[in-house]
Amino acid sequence: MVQLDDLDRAILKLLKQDARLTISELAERLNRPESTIHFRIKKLIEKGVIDRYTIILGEPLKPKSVVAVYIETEIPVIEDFLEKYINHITKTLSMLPNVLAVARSGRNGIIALIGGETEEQIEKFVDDTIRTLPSLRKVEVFPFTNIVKGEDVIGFLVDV
Amino acid sequence: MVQLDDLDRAILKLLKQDARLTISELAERLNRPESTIHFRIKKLIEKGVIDRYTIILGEPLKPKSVVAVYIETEIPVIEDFLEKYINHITKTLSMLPNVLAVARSGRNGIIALIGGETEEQIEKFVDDTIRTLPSLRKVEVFPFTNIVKGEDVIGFLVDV
DNA sequence: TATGAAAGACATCATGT
DNA sequence: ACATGATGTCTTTCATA
Repeated sequence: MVQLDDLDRAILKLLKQDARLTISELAERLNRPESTIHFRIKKLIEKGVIDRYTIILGEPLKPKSVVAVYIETEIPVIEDFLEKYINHITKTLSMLPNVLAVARSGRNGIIALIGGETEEQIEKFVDDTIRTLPSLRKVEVFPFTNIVKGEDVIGFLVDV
Repeated sequence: MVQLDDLDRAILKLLKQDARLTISELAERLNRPESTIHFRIKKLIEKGVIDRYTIILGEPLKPKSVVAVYIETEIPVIEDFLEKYINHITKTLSMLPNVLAVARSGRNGIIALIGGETEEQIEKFVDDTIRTLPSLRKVEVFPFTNIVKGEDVIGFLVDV
């Protein structure tokens, strides 16, 4: 187990907001010496608490419209078919640039996050690429009308 | 409209993988002078293509189990009630630390991403906190059995 | 817009309290 | 955990093409 104190948490919170804050800026805001901040961050990285640094892309590259899609396949008699078929679908979806994220859900379900320029374009994508897949039991589409928490997850996920 | 060339895209791709790459490292990998890389990044930030820099948290802080929940309310006679009620639910959910993301979906739907230590703990949370809400027409739970694309979205969303 | 060079700011490390 | 100083590296700026 990893134990974090208030200082660790304060550093993490600030870096989440802006990972380009310099050690001296962090030191000043948190009223601690630079050497301490440097040491803490080093430890946080070593312990894997900080996994990596990244950038969030902004409006110009973000899809204007996003939906979540739940796909459920029929369950075939031979279990091995199911596994291979689900894997095939997830891999195919993963390669498409407007598919932001893909997860398996249970034994015969898939959830995908899909972005596009308009709702219509996404609907077309769902109709052409997903609903045409054979042996589906269910396709549910949940539009993202307004993201209330975690809004910049889209800029995080979008491909360049 | 923002036009990106190959160099811009290459910089963005590298920074997405590791935002701590120095300008000199980027310059070396892309065979361009440091001043050029510096200039491009400055422009990308000005244009809003790069929104901000952040950290992704690692295993120690990530919930081991994640589900998506779709909530749909009844539609009351008075439209204004619906709006206020939905807003109330989304705001309440947003404040909870194990609720990773919340979005409105259509007029009377909400999608939430929920993390926890075990599936059972999440089930309990859903039963206690969500299913007890009045006037719900539907609550659907989609477990994330295995994330295939966008895996580190969890470490991106998790609260510190 | 791209580049090269120079100046200043910064992270990093060792040592000691 | 904190302080200090030495070192090398990086960012930033500016003049120029």
